[in-house]
Amino acid sequence: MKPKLTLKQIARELDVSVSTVSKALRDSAEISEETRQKIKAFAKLYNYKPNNIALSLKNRKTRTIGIVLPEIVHDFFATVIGGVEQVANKHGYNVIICLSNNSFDREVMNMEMLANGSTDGFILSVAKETQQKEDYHHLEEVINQGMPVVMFDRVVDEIVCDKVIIDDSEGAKKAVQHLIDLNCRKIGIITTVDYVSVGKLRTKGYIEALQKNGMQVDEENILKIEDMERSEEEIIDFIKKRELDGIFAVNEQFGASAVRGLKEKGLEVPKDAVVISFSDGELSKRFIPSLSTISQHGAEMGARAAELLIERLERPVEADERFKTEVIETSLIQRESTLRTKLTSV
Amino acid sequence: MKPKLTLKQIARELDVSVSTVSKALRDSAEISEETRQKIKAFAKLYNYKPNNIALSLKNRKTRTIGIVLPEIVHDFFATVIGGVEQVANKHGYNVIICLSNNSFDREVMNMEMLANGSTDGFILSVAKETQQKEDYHHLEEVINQGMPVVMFDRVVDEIVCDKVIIDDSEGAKKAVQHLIDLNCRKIGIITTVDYVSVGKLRTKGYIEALQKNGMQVDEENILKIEDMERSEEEIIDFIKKRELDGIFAVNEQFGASAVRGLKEKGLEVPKDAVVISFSDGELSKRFIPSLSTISQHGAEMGARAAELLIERLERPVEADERFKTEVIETSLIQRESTLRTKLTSV
DNA sequence: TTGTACGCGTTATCAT
DNA sequence: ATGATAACGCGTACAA
Repeated sequence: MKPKLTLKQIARELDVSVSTVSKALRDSAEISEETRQKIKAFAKLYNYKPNNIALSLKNRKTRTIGIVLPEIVHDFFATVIGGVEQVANKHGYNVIICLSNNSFDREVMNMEMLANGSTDGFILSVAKETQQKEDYHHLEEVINQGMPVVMFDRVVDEIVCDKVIIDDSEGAKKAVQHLIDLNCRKIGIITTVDYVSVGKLRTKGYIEALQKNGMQVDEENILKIEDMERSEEEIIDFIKKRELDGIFAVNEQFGASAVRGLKEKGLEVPKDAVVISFSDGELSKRFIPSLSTISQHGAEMGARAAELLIERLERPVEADERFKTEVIETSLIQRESTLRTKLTSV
Repeated sequence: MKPKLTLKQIARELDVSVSTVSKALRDSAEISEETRQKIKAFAKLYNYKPNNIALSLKNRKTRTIGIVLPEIVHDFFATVIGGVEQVANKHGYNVIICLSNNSFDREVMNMEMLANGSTDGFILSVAKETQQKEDYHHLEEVINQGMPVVMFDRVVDEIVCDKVIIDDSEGAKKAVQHLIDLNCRKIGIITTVDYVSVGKLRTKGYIEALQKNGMQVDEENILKIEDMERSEEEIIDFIKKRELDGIFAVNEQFGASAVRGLKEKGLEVPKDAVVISFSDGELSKRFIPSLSTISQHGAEMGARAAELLIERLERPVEADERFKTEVIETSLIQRESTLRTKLTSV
């Protein structure tokens, strides 16, 4: 077992000073060609790699990005991570991931932990509980310390920082309009409780789409899920009670359960009723019928968030203090769950 | 914007020496009650937190675990991360995640990056390409440097280190036996190419289960998928060509596609044919019919891997050099895709 | 009871 | 052309 090689060891071995070694390895013109070659050869032979921690301490930069997420068993967040990772690596950054599990306390803990020198900045989507409590002191604190933060998806309007979002309300409108165009008359929505920002926005889009088409908004057709664990039963129950010919679900899990509810009710999808959902993941693609979705382009959001963060990190000074909110275009991906001609229904 | 507080600043502010501050904050008895209180009050007021990087450099420990994964848009790996995260946090460790995207080069790069001071040890599942090339020098190197490594799921037999696996072959047998118990006579398997260790083992279990029951192994009933992207078409094609009454898929995506193939062929699941798969994720649960699975208990694997790693990190000396291979029990979760009485078939 | 000195690994600056 | 020194932030052995 050979512990990692340090400059000091090389210096001792080659009988030169530490600074000579450092300079030689960085190709400083100060060092004679001869010694430089000797040192570089030695370093290469024994596979010397500078210690990141020491560099971080010296440079006061870690070249590490912290991602804080509510959950990870969720294709959307997983693809976001992929996007961040890719951009980060391209720029020589590492990625630290922490999960809040939708708990406020864990979010605070994680951010404090990472803020103490582990990361140069944050990319985060806030926990459900945080949005509920509306307590954002930990975010303010981190920003106050001069660490850039980029929020995505579940963002907090009150916090001033870069943001990457999709137009949730617009995406929802697209989805509902799609259902209306298929001649749906009684459209239900399966969404989350209102304190989840994106849930609220999608509900808003749903309502606006109905109104724009001169349709009644019936509160009874709106199901707000609080607990993911028990969502399936709740959804099936809801579907069975209501007489709906079109369902808009705010995520693919809800969409899948909606289809199940419809089937149990004896309705065929897409013939008797159609279903569309947000977040285009593995489930939507492999499901039978495959689910039409509003894609959030998670990888793209992650990539964009990483770019924004790195840009800010590498900006020479804090010259530009304007913060951007980037809106990623959603797209409607039609699959089997809404695949029918207009005439089929009515 | 107030930059982070350091010991030095507190010392200057309170007109004492840095070490006095350090000791006071660590409740050293050397410091008088009075100054200790004064310093602690000040630190608390301005929310002093020691800098992790400096601590890492000093202690030559980062209290960070590096996870290297082939992919993340995959419930199995996502749940593993969850398990690691939980245990790590409990012990005050951070988690850095790097994705290899199944590329050998990226795996090597990531590990080198993390090994240069960013982590104390690794938890990893090797990339497909790495298993194909059978080039493990990067693993050996890291281990040689004295960094503990715990491999899980896709492990490498040639590398000596702690491992957390499931008995893939045994799990596959369980699955196939389940199909046989349902009176299936022509059982097919949808698996991965052989160089993926777990795929190979599951194929082995499939074959052994058939043989144990005195059934013929027909190579034509074995489909080996190379490219995940094109898997769905390949699977449907395979199913249509063969006359199978039971399908064992090595992951839930393949399982879902198998059901689709059967349906397109005009067969009903589970009435005319049954399907069971490995890896119990969101897809299996929400799918229609919900998929019977062999659960790999990802969270448990992750948790166990983290425990093994932390144990080794915190062991006083390198006294115990024996390495463990922990086998997590798989369990068969029966759902709709195999829900029928023995008599239904034949 | 408090302060000084040193070291973790690196680099930048300033001698020699 | 090379080396010594200081500094990044912290903790600790030792000195006062």
